[in-house]
Amino acid sequence: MTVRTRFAPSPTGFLHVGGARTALFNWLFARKHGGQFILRIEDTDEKRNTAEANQVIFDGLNWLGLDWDEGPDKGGDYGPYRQSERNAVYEKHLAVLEAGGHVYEDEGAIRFRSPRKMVVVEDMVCGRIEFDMSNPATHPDMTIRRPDGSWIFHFVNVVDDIEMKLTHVIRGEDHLSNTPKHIELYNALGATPPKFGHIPLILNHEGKKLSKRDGGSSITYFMDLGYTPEAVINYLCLLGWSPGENRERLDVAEIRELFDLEHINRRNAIFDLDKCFWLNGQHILAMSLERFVQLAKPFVDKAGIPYGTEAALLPALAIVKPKVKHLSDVPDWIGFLFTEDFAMDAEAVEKSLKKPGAAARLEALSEAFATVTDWAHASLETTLKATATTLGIKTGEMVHPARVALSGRSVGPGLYEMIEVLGKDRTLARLERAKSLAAE
RNA sequence: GACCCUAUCGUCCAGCGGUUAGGACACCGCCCUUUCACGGCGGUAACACGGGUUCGAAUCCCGUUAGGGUCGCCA
Repeated sequence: MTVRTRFAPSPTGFLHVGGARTALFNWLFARKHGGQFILRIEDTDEKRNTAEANQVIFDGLNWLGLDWDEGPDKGGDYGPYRQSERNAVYEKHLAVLEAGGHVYEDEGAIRFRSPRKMVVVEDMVCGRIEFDMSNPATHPDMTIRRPDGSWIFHFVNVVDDIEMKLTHVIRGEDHLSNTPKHIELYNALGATPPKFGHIPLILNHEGKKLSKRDGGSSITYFMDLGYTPEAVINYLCLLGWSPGENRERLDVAEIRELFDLEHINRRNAIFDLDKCFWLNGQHILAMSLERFVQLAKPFVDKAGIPYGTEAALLPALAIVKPKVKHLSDVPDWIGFLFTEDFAMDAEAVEKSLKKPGAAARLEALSEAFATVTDWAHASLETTLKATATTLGIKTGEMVHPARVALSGRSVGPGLYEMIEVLGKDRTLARLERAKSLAAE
Protein backbone atom coordinates (compact mmCIF):
# COMPACT_ATOMS: atom_id res chain seq x y z
CA MET A 1 0.00 0.00 0.00
CA THR A 2 1.37 3.39 -0.98
CA VAL A 3 1.53 5.97 1.75
CA ARG A 4 -0.67 8.97 1.05
CA THR A 5 -0.73 12.01 3.32
CA ARG A 6 -2.20 15.45 2.94
CA PHE A 7 -2.12 19.02 4.06
CA ALA A 8 -5.62 20.44 4.20
CA PRO A 9 -5.52 24.13 5.10
CA SER A 10 -8.41 26.50 4.91
CA PRO A 11 -7.58 29.66 2.99
CA THR A 12 -7.44 32.35 5.64
CA GLY A 13 -4.92 34.52 3.87
CA PHE A 14 -2.30 33.39 6.33
CA LEU A 15 -0.02 30.37 6.50
CA HIS A 16 0.44 29.67 10.19
CA VAL A 17 3.75 28.17 11.33
CA GLY A 18 1.75 25.45 13.06
CA GLY A 19 0.08 24.63 9.78
CA ALA A 20 3.43 24.74 8.04
CA ARG A 21 4.83 22.26 10.53
CA THR A 22 1.85 19.97 10.05
CA ALA A 23 2.45 20.18 6.31
CA LEU A 24 6.14 19.49 6.86
CA PHE A 25 5.53 16.36 8.94
CA ASN A 26 3.04 15.00 6.42
CA TRP A 27 5.41 15.77 3.59
CA LEU A 28 8.35 14.17 5.39
CA PHE A 29 6.34 11.07 6.16
CA ALA A 30 5.18 10.70 2.56
CA ARG A 31 8.61 11.36 1.08
CA LYS A 32 10.33 9.06 3.52
CA HIS A 33 8.03 6.20 2.55
CA GLY A 34 8.02 6.94 -1.14
CA GLY A 35 4.40 7.94 -1.02
CA GLN A 36 2.32 10.87 -2.18
CA PHE A 37 1.65 14.20 -0.53
CA ILE A 38 -1.64 15.85 -1.40
CA LEU A 39 -2.74 19.46 -1.04
CA ARG A 40 -6.42 19.96 -0.45
CA ILE A 41 -8.02 23.34 0.13
CA GLU A 42 -10.75 23.26 2.76
CA ASP A 43 -12.80 26.20 1.62
CA THR A 44 -16.31 25.22 2.69
CA ASP A 45 -16.52 28.56 4.44
CA GLU A 46 -16.95 30.61 1.27
CA LYS A 47 -16.42 33.93 3.04
CA ARG A 48 -12.74 33.29 3.44
CA ASN A 49 -12.23 31.85 0.04
CA THR A 50 -10.28 34.21 -2.16
CA ALA A 51 -7.69 33.68 -4.87
CA GLU A 52 -5.16 35.65 -2.82
CA ALA A 53 -5.74 33.47 0.22
CA ASN A 54 -5.11 30.38 -1.89
CA GLN A 55 -1.97 31.94 -3.29
CA VAL A 56 -0.56 32.57 0.19
CA ILE A 57 -0.71 28.84 0.82
CA PHE A 58 0.92 27.94 -2.49
CA ASP A 59 3.64 30.55 -2.01
CA GLY A 60 4.41 29.46 1.52
CA LEU A 61 4.65 25.77 0.69
CA ASN A 62 6.69 26.46 -2.42
CA TRP A 63 9.04 28.66 -0.48
CA LEU A 64 9.54 25.93 2.11
CA GLY A 65 10.12 23.45 -0.69
CA LEU A 66 7.22 21.21 0.29
CA ASP A 67 6.11 19.99 -3.10
CA TRP A 68 2.78 18.22 -3.52
CA ASP A 69 1.88 15.48 -5.96
CA GLU A 70 -1.80 16.27 -6.26
CA GLY A 71 -3.58 19.53 -5.61
CA PRO A 72 -5.85 22.26 -6.96
CA ASP A 73 -3.20 23.60 -9.31
CA LYS A 74 -1.76 20.23 -10.27
CA GLY A 75 -4.79 18.01 -10.58
CA GLY A 76 -4.63 14.30 -9.84
CA ASP A 77 -6.78 11.20 -9.92
CA TYR A 78 -8.94 12.15 -6.95
CA GLY A 79 -9.83 15.76 -7.65
CA PRO A 80 -11.13 18.31 -7.52
CA TYR A 81 -8.91 19.37 -4.66
CA ARG A 82 -11.01 22.26 -3.45
CA GLN A 83 -13.89 21.36 -1.21
CA SER A 84 -16.00 24.11 -2.71
CA GLU A 85 -15.96 22.10 -5.94
CA ARG A 86 -16.82 18.73 -4.43
CA ASN A 87 -20.49 19.08 -3.65
CA ALA A 88 -21.51 16.04 -5.69
CA VAL A 89 -19.09 13.87 -3.73
CA TYR A 90 -20.57 14.98 -0.44
CA GLU A 91 -24.14 14.44 -1.68
CA LYS A 92 -23.17 10.92 -2.63
CA HIS A 93 -21.81 10.09 0.79
CA LEU A 94 -24.68 11.75 2.55
CA ALA A 95 -26.97 9.42 0.62
CA VAL A 96 -25.00 6.48 1.98
CA LEU A 97 -25.49 7.73 5.52
CA GLU A 98 -29.18 8.30 4.89
CA ALA A 99 -29.60 4.81 3.48
CA GLY A 100 -27.95 3.40 6.56
CA GLY A 101 -30.15 5.40 8.89
CA HIS A 102 -27.15 7.29 10.33
CA VAL A 103 -28.51 10.79 10.01
CA TYR A 104 -31.55 12.78 10.97
CA GLU A 105 -32.89 16.27 10.45
CA ASP A 106 -32.82 18.84 13.20
CA GLU A 107 -34.23 22.30 12.55
CA GLY A 108 -33.25 22.06 8.94
CA ALA A 109 -29.71 20.91 9.66
CA ILE A 110 -28.55 17.33 9.28
CA ARG A 111 -27.00 15.52 12.19
CA PHE A 112 -25.05 12.31 12.39
CA ARG A 113 -26.42 9.82 14.88
CA SER A 114 -23.59 8.52 17.05
CA PRO A 115 -23.63 4.75 17.67
CA ARG A 116 -22.96 5.60 21.31
CA LYS A 117 -20.18 3.10 21.80
CA MET A 118 -16.65 3.07 23.05
CA VAL A 119 -14.25 4.24 20.34
CA VAL A 120 -10.60 3.33 20.43
CA VAL A 121 -8.04 5.55 18.75
CA GLU A 122 -4.74 3.85 18.01
CA ASP A 123 -2.63 6.93 17.56
CA MET A 124 0.84 6.70 16.03
CA VAL A 125 2.07 9.40 18.39
CA CYS A 126 -0.17 9.19 21.45
CA GLY A 127 -0.71 5.48 21.61
CA ARG A 128 -4.02 3.82 22.43
CA ILE A 129 -6.74 6.12 23.70
CA GLU A 130 -10.29 5.11 24.58
CA PHE A 131 -13.21 7.48 24.25
CA ASP A 132 -16.53 6.71 25.82
CA MET A 133 -19.08 8.15 23.41
CA SER A 134 -22.11 6.78 25.20
CA ASN A 135 -23.30 9.98 26.83
CA PRO A 136 -25.16 12.30 24.41
CA ALA A 137 -24.92 15.14 26.91
CA THR A 138 -21.16 15.22 26.73
CA HIS A 139 -20.82 13.99 23.14
CA PRO A 140 -23.76 15.43 21.21
CA ASP A 141 -24.55 14.23 17.72
CA MET A 142 -22.53 16.34 15.35
CA THR A 143 -24.05 18.45 12.64
CA ILE A 144 -22.76 17.61 9.20
CA ARG A 145 -24.81 19.96 7.05
CA ARG A 146 -26.30 23.37 7.67
CA PRO A 147 -29.84 24.31 6.71
CA ASP A 148 -28.45 26.37 3.82
CA GLY A 149 -26.93 23.22 2.36
CA SER A 150 -23.31 24.00 3.21
CA TRP A 151 -21.16 21.31 4.81
CA ILE A 152 -19.48 21.02 8.18
CA PHE A 153 -15.76 20.37 8.48
CA HIS A 154 -15.90 16.96 10.17
CA PHE A 155 -17.99 15.40 7.44
CA VAL A 156 -16.23 16.75 4.37
CA ASN A 157 -12.84 16.17 5.93
CA VAL A 158 -13.60 12.50 6.46
CA VAL A 159 -15.30 12.05 3.08
CA ASP A 160 -12.35 13.59 1.28
CA ASP A 161 -9.82 11.55 3.19
CA ILE A 162 -11.73 8.43 2.14
CA GLU A 163 -12.16 9.52 -1.47
CA MET A 164 -8.57 10.63 -1.81
CA LYS A 165 -7.40 7.32 -0.37
CA LEU A 166 -5.34 8.85 2.41
CA THR A 167 -3.52 6.27 4.49
CA HIS A 168 -2.09 8.46 7.25
CA VAL A 169 -3.53 11.56 8.83
CA ILE A 170 -0.96 13.62 10.72
CA ARG A 171 -2.51 16.70 12.30
CA GLY A 172 -2.44 18.94 15.35
CA GLU A 173 -3.38 17.62 18.74
CA ASP A 174 -6.35 19.96 18.76
CA HIS A 175 -8.02 17.29 16.63
CA LEU A 176 -7.40 14.41 18.98
CA SER A 177 -10.72 14.87 20.75
CA ASN A 178 -12.49 15.03 17.39
CA THR A 179 -11.00 11.80 16.19
CA PRO A 180 -13.54 9.40 17.74
CA LYS A 181 -16.29 11.29 15.96
CA HIS A 182 -14.39 10.97 12.73
CA ILE A 183 -13.95 7.26 13.27
CA GLU A 184 -17.69 6.85 13.76
CA LEU A 185 -18.15 8.53 10.41
CA TYR A 186 -15.66 6.22 8.69
CA ASN A 187 -17.48 3.23 10.11
CA ALA A 188 -20.89 4.48 9.05
CA LEU A 189 -19.57 5.09 5.55
CA GLY A 190 -18.17 1.59 5.43
CA ALA A 191 -14.60 2.81 5.18
CA THR A 192 -11.47 1.83 7.06
CA PRO A 193 -10.06 4.77 9.05
CA PRO A 194 -6.52 5.86 8.19
CA LYS A 195 -3.77 5.76 10.75
CA PHE A 196 -3.80 8.88 12.86
CA GLY A 197 -0.88 10.75 14.35
CA HIS A 198 -1.54 13.78 16.52
CA ILE A 199 1.36 16.13 16.97
CA PRO A 200 1.76 18.63 19.82
CA LEU A 201 0.81 22.25 19.34
CA ILE A 202 3.03 25.30 18.98
CA LEU A 203 2.55 27.86 21.73
CA ASN A 204 3.58 31.50 22.08
CA HIS A 205 5.75 32.88 24.87
CA GLU A 206 2.74 33.10 27.17
CA GLY A 207 2.14 29.40 26.68
CA LYS A 208 -1.02 30.03 24.68
CA LYS A 209 -1.81 28.74 21.25
CA LEU A 210 0.22 30.77 18.77
CA SER A 211 -2.10 33.30 17.19
CA LYS A 212 -1.96 35.67 14.26
CA ARG A 213 -0.88 38.50 16.48
CA ASP A 214 2.23 36.73 17.71
CA GLY A 215 5.45 37.73 15.94
CA GLY A 216 6.67 34.93 13.76
CA SER A 217 3.34 33.12 13.62
CA SER A 218 3.09 33.55 9.87
CA ILE A 219 5.39 32.05 7.28
CA THR A 220 5.37 35.39 5.48
CA TYR A 221 7.16 36.86 8.46
CA PHE A 222 10.12 34.58 7.81
CA MET A 223 10.05 35.14 4.09
CA ASP A 224 10.04 38.92 4.50
CA LEU A 225 12.70 39.11 7.17
CA GLY A 226 15.11 37.03 5.17
CA TYR A 227 15.07 33.70 6.90
CA THR A 228 16.17 30.84 4.70
CA PRO A 229 13.69 28.05 4.02
CA GLU A 230 16.29 25.52 5.15
CA ALA A 231 16.54 27.17 8.57
CA VAL A 232 12.79 27.40 9.01
CA ILE A 233 12.30 23.77 8.01
CA ASN A 234 15.08 22.81 10.39
CA TYR A 235 13.64 24.80 13.26
CA LEU A 236 10.09 23.60 12.71
CA CYS A 237 11.03 19.95 12.64
CA LEU A 238 12.96 20.35 15.89
CA LEU A 239 9.80 21.54 17.60
CA GLY A 240 8.40 18.31 18.99
CA TRP A 241 10.77 16.00 17.22
CA SER A 242 14.39 15.05 17.64
CA PRO A 243 16.76 13.08 15.45
CA GLY A 244 18.72 12.08 18.53
CA GLU A 245 22.45 12.52 19.16
CA ASN A 246 21.88 16.17 20.03
CA ARG A 247 21.81 17.16 16.39
CA GLU A 248 20.85 20.75 15.75
CA ARG A 249 21.67 21.89 12.24
CA LEU A 250 20.22 19.50 9.71
CA ASP A 251 19.56 19.90 6.03
CA VAL A 252 16.34 18.75 4.44
CA ALA A 253 17.90 15.62 2.99
CA GLU A 254 19.06 14.52 6.43
CA ILE A 255 15.70 15.29 7.96
CA ARG A 256 13.93 13.28 5.28
CA GLU A 257 16.13 10.35 6.08
CA LEU A 258 15.97 10.55 9.86
CA PHE A 259 12.37 11.61 10.34
CA ASP A 260 10.05 9.24 12.12
CA LEU A 261 6.81 9.51 14.06
CA GLU A 262 8.17 7.49 16.98
CA HIS A 263 10.43 10.29 18.13
CA ILE A 264 7.75 12.94 18.19
CA ASN A 265 7.15 13.93 21.77
CA ARG A 266 3.80 14.79 23.34
CA ARG A 267 4.49 18.18 24.87
CA ASN A 268 3.33 21.39 23.34
CA ALA A 269 6.28 23.53 22.37
CA ILE A 270 6.85 27.23 22.83
CA PHE A 271 8.09 28.96 19.71
CA ASP A 272 11.53 30.49 20.22
CA LEU A 273 12.49 33.06 17.63
CA ASP A 274 16.01 33.37 19.07
CA LYS A 275 16.93 29.83 18.22
CA CYS A 276 15.41 30.08 14.76
CA PHE A 277 17.49 33.20 14.23
CA TRP A 278 20.65 31.41 15.30
CA LEU A 279 19.85 28.48 13.06
CA ASN A 280 19.40 30.87 10.16
CA GLY A 281 22.93 32.18 10.63
CA GLN A 282 24.21 28.62 10.81
CA HIS A 283 22.54 27.69 7.55
CA ILE A 284 23.76 30.80 5.78
CA LEU A 285 27.26 30.06 6.97
CA ALA A 286 27.08 26.48 5.76
CA MET A 287 25.38 26.97 2.40
CA SER A 288 27.15 27.33 -0.92
CA LEU A 289 27.82 30.78 -2.34
CA GLU A 290 25.54 29.92 -5.25
CA ARG A 291 22.66 29.21 -2.92
CA PHE A 292 23.37 32.35 -0.94
CA VAL A 293 23.30 34.45 -4.09
CA GLN A 294 20.04 32.86 -5.13
CA LEU A 295 18.45 33.71 -1.77
CA ALA A 296 19.99 37.13 -1.21
CA LYS A 297 19.67 38.61 -4.69
CA PRO A 298 15.91 39.27 -4.45
CA PHE A 299 16.52 41.37 -1.34
CA VAL A 300 19.31 43.29 -3.06
CA ASP A 301 17.14 43.87 -6.12
CA LYS A 302 14.20 44.98 -4.06
CA ALA A 303 16.37 47.53 -2.27
CA GLY A 304 17.50 48.87 -5.65
CA ILE A 305 21.22 48.44 -5.04
CA PRO A 306 22.89 49.54 -8.32
CA TYR A 307 25.34 46.68 -8.57
CA GLY A 308 25.30 46.50 -12.35
CA THR A 309 26.10 42.96 -13.34
CA GLU A 310 25.77 39.83 -11.29
CA ALA A 311 29.49 39.32 -11.70
CA ALA A 312 30.01 42.54 -9.76
CA LEU A 313 27.52 41.52 -7.10
CA LEU A 314 29.15 38.18 -6.40
CA PRO A 315 32.27 39.36 -4.52
CA ALA A 316 30.14 41.65 -2.38
CA LEU A 317 27.87 38.82 -1.37
CA ALA A 318 30.83 36.55 -0.79
CA ILE A 319 32.36 38.79 1.88
CA VAL A 320 29.05 39.32 3.63
CA LYS A 321 27.93 35.70 3.75
CA PRO A 322 30.02 34.59 6.75
CA LYS A 323 28.54 37.26 8.97
CA VAL A 324 25.01 38.14 7.98
CA LYS A 325 22.07 36.61 9.87
CA HIS A 326 19.05 37.98 8.06
CA LEU A 327 18.95 38.13 4.28
CA SER A 328 17.06 41.39 4.62
CA ASP A 329 20.21 42.93 6.13
CA VAL A 330 22.28 42.24 3.02
CA PRO A 331 21.39 45.46 1.13
CA ASP A 332 22.55 47.59 4.07
CA TRP A 333 25.72 45.59 4.34
CA ILE A 334 26.79 45.90 0.72
CA GLY A 335 25.22 49.16 -0.44
CA PHE A 336 28.37 51.22 0.17
CA LEU A 337 30.27 49.07 -2.33
CA PHE A 338 28.17 50.31 -5.22
CA THR A 339 27.88 54.05 -4.71
CA GLU A 340 30.08 56.95 -3.64
CA ASP A 341 27.00 58.52 -2.17
CA PHE A 342 26.71 56.19 0.81
CA ALA A 343 25.38 57.39 4.15
CA MET A 344 27.80 58.21 6.95
CA ASP A 345 26.45 56.87 10.22
CA ALA A 346 26.55 59.81 12.61
CA GLU A 347 27.32 57.73 15.66
CA ALA A 348 30.11 55.86 13.91
CA VAL A 349 31.63 59.10 12.65
CA GLU A 350 31.51 60.56 16.14
CA LYS A 351 33.08 57.52 17.70
CA SER A 352 35.84 56.78 15.21
CA LEU A 353 36.55 59.85 13.09
CA LYS A 354 36.10 62.64 15.58
CA LYS A 355 39.02 61.41 17.60
CA PRO A 356 42.19 63.54 17.79
CA GLY A 357 44.73 62.32 15.29
CA ALA A 358 42.19 60.49 13.12
CA ALA A 359 42.98 62.59 10.07
CA ALA A 360 46.68 61.83 10.40
CA ARG A 361 45.99 58.13 10.63
CA LEU A 362 43.86 58.14 7.54
CA GLU A 363 46.58 60.10 5.76
CA ALA A 364 49.22 57.59 6.80
CA LEU A 365 47.03 54.69 5.75
CA SER A 366 46.31 56.34 2.44
CA GLU A 367 50.02 56.77 1.73
CA ALA A 368 50.75 53.19 2.70
CA PHE A 369 47.94 51.79 0.56
CA ALA A 370 49.09 53.88 -2.39
CA THR A 371 52.23 51.77 -2.56
CA VAL A 372 50.46 48.42 -2.39
CA THR A 373 50.74 46.53 -5.65
CA ASP A 374 49.18 43.25 -4.59
CA TRP A 375 45.66 44.48 -3.80
CA ALA A 376 44.48 41.44 -1.83
CA HIS A 377 43.13 41.20 1.70
CA ALA A 378 46.22 39.46 3.06
CA SER A 379 48.68 42.14 1.97
CA LEU A 380 46.22 44.89 2.86
CA GLU A 381 46.09 43.52 6.36
CA THR A 382 49.86 43.43 6.58
CA THR A 383 50.10 46.98 5.32
CA LEU A 384 47.48 48.34 7.69
CA LYS A 385 49.02 46.66 10.70
CA ALA A 386 52.50 47.85 9.76
CA THR A 387 51.19 51.39 9.42
CA ALA A 388 49.61 51.21 12.85
CA THR A 389 52.85 49.95 14.31
CA THR A 390 54.77 52.78 12.68
CA LEU A 391 52.40 55.31 14.21
CA GLY A 392 52.68 53.57 17.55
CA ILE A 393 48.97 52.81 17.84
CA LYS A 394 46.99 49.63 18.25
CA THR A 395 45.60 47.97 15.19
CA GLY A 396 42.08 48.67 16.36
CA GLU A 397 42.76 52.39 16.44
CA MET A 398 43.49 52.25 12.76
CA VAL A 399 40.83 49.77 11.84
CA HIS A 400 37.85 51.63 13.21
CA PRO A 401 38.43 54.97 11.51
CA ALA A 402 39.29 53.13 8.30
CA ARG A 403 36.07 51.16 8.36
CA VAL A 404 33.95 54.23 8.92
CA ALA A 405 35.85 56.22 6.30
CA LEU A 406 35.39 53.50 3.71
CA SER A 407 31.89 52.26 4.44
CA GLY A 408 30.23 54.90 6.60
CA ARG A 409 29.34 52.22 9.10
CA SER A 410 30.83 50.58 12.17
CA VAL A 411 29.56 47.10 11.31
CA GLY A 412 29.85 45.15 8.12
CA PRO A 413 31.95 42.59 6.33
CA GLY A 414 35.55 41.89 7.30
CA LEU A 415 37.60 45.07 6.79
CA TYR A 416 40.38 43.70 4.58
CA GLU A 417 38.00 41.71 2.40
CA MET A 418 35.92 44.82 2.03
CA ILE A 419 38.89 46.94 0.99
CA GLU A 420 39.92 44.35 -1.54
CA VAL A 421 36.48 44.41 -3.16
CA LEU A 422 36.41 48.20 -3.08
CA GLY A 423 39.60 48.41 -5.12
CA LYS A 424 42.55 50.73 -4.85
CA ASP A 425 41.21 53.85 -6.54
CA ARG A 426 38.01 54.04 -4.59
CA THR A 427 39.75 53.20 -1.34
CA LEU A 428 42.25 56.01 -1.73
CA ALA A 429 39.57 58.46 -2.81
CA ARG A 430 37.37 57.62 0.17
CA LEU A 431 40.24 57.92 2.62
CA GLU A 432 41.04 61.30 1.16
CA ARG A 433 37.44 62.40 1.38
CA ALA A 434 37.03 61.20 4.96
CA LYS A 435 39.99 63.27 6.15
CA SER A 436 37.86 66.39 5.91
CA LEU A 437 35.38 64.78 8.33
CA ALA A 438 38.06 63.57 10.68
CA ALA A 439 39.52 65.39 13.64
CA GLU A 440 43.07 66.76 13.38
C1' G B 1 -18.01 21.61 34.17
C1' A B 2 -17.13 16.76 31.40
C1' C B 3 -13.63 14.25 28.50
C1' C B 4 -8.62 13.90 26.30
C1' C B 5 -3.30 15.08 26.17
C1' U B 6 1.03 16.77 28.76
C1' A B 7 4.66 17.78 32.97
C1' U B 8 13.45 17.48 32.82
C1' C B 9 17.42 24.18 33.02
C1' G B 10 13.97 30.70 31.05
C1' U B 11 13.20 28.06 25.92
C1' C B 12 13.81 23.62 22.48
C1' C B 13 15.40 18.65 22.74
C1' A B 14 18.44 13.83 25.10
C1' G B 15 17.18 10.33 28.92
C1' C B 16 13.10 5.18 28.09
C1' G B 17 15.18 1.25 36.42
C1' G B 18 21.52 2.23 38.39
C1' U B 19 24.17 8.97 34.59
C1' U B 20 28.71 13.71 38.49
C1' A B 21 20.95 14.29 34.77
C1' G B 22 23.60 15.46 28.50
C1' G B 23 23.31 18.97 24.08
C1' A B 24 21.45 23.56 21.75
C1' C B 25 19.38 28.77 22.05
C1' A B 26 19.46 32.77 25.43
C1' C B 27 22.33 34.86 29.52
C1' C B 28 27.27 35.78 32.22
C1' G B 29 32.71 35.50 32.27
C1' C B 30 37.49 34.60 29.68
C1' C B 31 40.34 33.67 25.03
C1' C B 32 40.90 34.76 19.75
C1' U B 33 40.05 39.15 17.09
C1' U B 34 39.33 45.03 13.38
C1' U B 35 33.60 46.20 15.25
C1' C B 36 29.64 42.85 14.71
C1' A B 37 29.71 37.85 13.73
C1' C B 38 32.21 33.17 13.72
C1' G B 39 35.23 29.95 16.68
C1' G B 40 37.31 28.11 21.53
C1' C B 41 37.08 27.53 26.97
C1' G B 42 34.25 27.97 31.37
C1' G B 43 29.80 29.37 34.35
C1' U B 44 24.57 30.15 36.20
C1' A B 45 20.31 27.02 35.45
C1' A B 46 15.84 21.57 35.53
C1' C B 47 13.57 16.09 36.91
C1' A B 48 5.97 20.24 39.61
C1' C B 49 4.23 17.94 44.43
C1' G B 50 2.65 13.60 47.37
C1' G B 51 2.15 8.53 47.74
C1' G B 52 3.41 3.76 46.13
C1' U B 53 6.30 -0.59 43.21
C1' U B 54 11.61 -1.79 43.55
C1' C B 55 17.77 -3.35 46.45
C1' G B 56 17.49 1.11 43.44
C1' A B 57 13.30 5.78 40.36
C1' A B 58 13.66 11.73 36.05
C1' U B 59 12.34 6.88 34.04
C1' C B 60 6.81 2.20 36.11
C1' C B 61 1.70 2.87 38.85
C1' C B 62 -1.91 6.07 41.56
C1' G B 63 -3.37 10.80 43.29
C1' U B 64 -2.80 16.20 43.57
C1' U B 65 -1.53 20.53 41.20
C1' A B 66 -0.46 23.19 36.84
C1' G B 67 -0.62 23.96 31.55
C1' G B 68 -2.83 22.82 26.83
C1' G B 69 -6.84 20.84 23.85
C1' U B 70 -11.99 19.28 22.60
C1' C B 71 -17.04 19.52 23.77
C1' G B 72 -19.95 24.88 17.22
C1' C B 73 -25.11 25.02 12.31
C1' C B 74 -15.65 27.50 12.79
C1' A B 75 -11.86 24.92 10.26
